[in-house]
Amino acid sequence: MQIFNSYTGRKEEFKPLQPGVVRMYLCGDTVYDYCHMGHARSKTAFDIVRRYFQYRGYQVTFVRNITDIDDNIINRAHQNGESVQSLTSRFTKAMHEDYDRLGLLRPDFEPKATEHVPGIIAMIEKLIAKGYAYVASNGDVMYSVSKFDGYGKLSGRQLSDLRAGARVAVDEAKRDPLDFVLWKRMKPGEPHWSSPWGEGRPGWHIECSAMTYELLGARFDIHAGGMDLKFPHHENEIAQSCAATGEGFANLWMHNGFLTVDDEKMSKSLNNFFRIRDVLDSGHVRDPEVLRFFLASSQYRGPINYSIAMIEQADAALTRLYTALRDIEPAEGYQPSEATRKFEAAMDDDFNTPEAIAALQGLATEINKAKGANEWGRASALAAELKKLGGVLGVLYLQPEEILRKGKPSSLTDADVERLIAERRAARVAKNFKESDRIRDELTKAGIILEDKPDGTTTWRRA
RNA sequence: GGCUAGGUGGCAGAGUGGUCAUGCAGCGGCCUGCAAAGCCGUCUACGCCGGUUCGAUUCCGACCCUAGCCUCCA
Repeated sequence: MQIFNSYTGRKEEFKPLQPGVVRMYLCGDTVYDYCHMGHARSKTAFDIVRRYFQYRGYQVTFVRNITDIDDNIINRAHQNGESVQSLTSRFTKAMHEDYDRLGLLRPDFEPKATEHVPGIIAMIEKLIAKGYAYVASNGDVMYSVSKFDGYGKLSGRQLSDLRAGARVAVDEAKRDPLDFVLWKRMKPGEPHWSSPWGEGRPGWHIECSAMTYELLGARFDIHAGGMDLKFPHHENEIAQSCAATGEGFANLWMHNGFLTVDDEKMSKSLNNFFRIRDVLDSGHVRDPEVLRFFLASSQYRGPINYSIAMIEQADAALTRLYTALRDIEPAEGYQPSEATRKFEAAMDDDFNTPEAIAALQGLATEINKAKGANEWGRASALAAELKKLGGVLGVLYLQPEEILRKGKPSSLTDADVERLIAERRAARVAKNFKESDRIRDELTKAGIILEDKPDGTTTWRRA
C-alpha cells in the first residue's frame, strides 16, 4: 500500500511498526456545537482508511479524541448560562448521534482531555525538566519553540518565515512570539485542576500528545486530521511529543482536504457551514449513505465542494448500484473478479476512492448483464462481491428495496402506492392503457417511479 | 509577502508519454403497449506559453488563475 505522508510530502510504502497491526490517531472534535459537514468529511475519510486496513487483514486500533475543555467551550457555556460539563456532554451526545447515522465505526478509544489531565501534567513536567518549556511571567507554562530543532518540518516552514508572518501582537509573557501554551493559569469561574504550576487547565495541543502517548505509546503508525490542523496543532504535537519522549512520534501523517461551499472553505468563522443533521434531514438525502457516498466520491486529500446538485449526483450513482443489487440474493461465497483487483489497486494507491467506486460501478454493469442473460448464479456471486467492496467504503449495507423506497417527502404512503399499482395493473390487464397511464402519471407527480417487469408485476421506488 | 495544494469533456471526478476511466446529463439503437430500469453505441477534455521527445493532457521551465495555511478551525 502506498500512502501519501504529509510529513515527507510523498507517497510511501506503508510499513506498520508491528506486523499486521495498525495504530492510528485521528484528531476529534471540540464539543461546543453540532458537527458540520467538514467534520463529516474528515471523519468519513479516515473511517474508510480504517475499514480498508481491516479489509486488508490488519488489526486496527483507532483512537479519536474529544476536546472537552478549551476557550471556545468555556465562552459558549458562559453565553448559554450552562456549565461546561453540561455543554460538552450535550454536544458529545449529539456528535455520537450524527456519526452513528453516518455509519462511522466507533473509535476503539475515545479519550477526553479532562480525563487525561494527570498524563498531560506529567508530560509538561518532562518538557520543563528537559528545558523545552518554561513558566512565563503570567503564570502560564509555555513551550519554547526555538529549542526544538525540527519545528516547522511538517508544515514546511522556517521559524523566520513564521515570525515574519505572525500577525498576532507579541504576547509579553512569551519569550518568542511562536511559543505556545501548555498550561493555562486559572481564571475566575473557569474549570481548573491542580498542578505544580498552580490551579489551571491544559492548553489545546498538549492533550493530543498526552493521549496518544497513554493509549498508543510514544510511537504509532498514523496520525490523521484535517489540513488546517497541520499548522500549528500538529506541528506543536510533534514538538511536544518528540521532545518529551525522545523516541519520535507518529510514523506517518495523513491530512484530509477541505469540504468547500461555493468553492470556499466551510468553517465556523465564515458562517457558511452546514450541520450534518440539517443536511441529513433536509429532504435531499434519501439516506445517510448518500452523504457517505458523496464524501467518498473524491479523493480524501483533494477538496470536495458541497451542494445539493452534488448530493443528487451521488444519489443517482448510489441508486444505480442498489438497482443492480435488486432482486438478487448475494451468494454466501464468491470468487473475486477483476473488479476486486481494480478496487484494491485503487485503494492501495493512497485510498483512491473515486477509482474504487469506478470498480464498483463496473461490477454493477456486470451484474445487470448477468441478470439480462439469466445467469443468476453469476449475478449472485457478483452481488456478494459488490456488497463486500461497498462495505469497505461504508455503503451498500441496506436492502435495495429499503433504500430505494425512501425519498423526498411525498403525499403518498407506501400503502397508497401499492393500491394505485394494483389498480393500474387491473387496467393494464384490461388493456385500458389510457387509465393505466393516468395512474402512472399521478404516481410520477408524487415522486414515485414505476418499473414494470416482464412477469406483469411492477416495482417502484421514490425519486 | 512566505509556504502548500490544484487547474481534465455540459456537471462531478480518476488516470496516463502513443487504443478505454467511471457516474450523471445529452444523442442514437435494443427492450417495453408506452414508459422506467437495463444493455449496446455515441459525444472536437486535459489553464496559457515555451522546451525535451518520433510523439505530451501526462516530463521540465516560465506565466496566469483558484483554494488553503501563516489567527480558533476537520
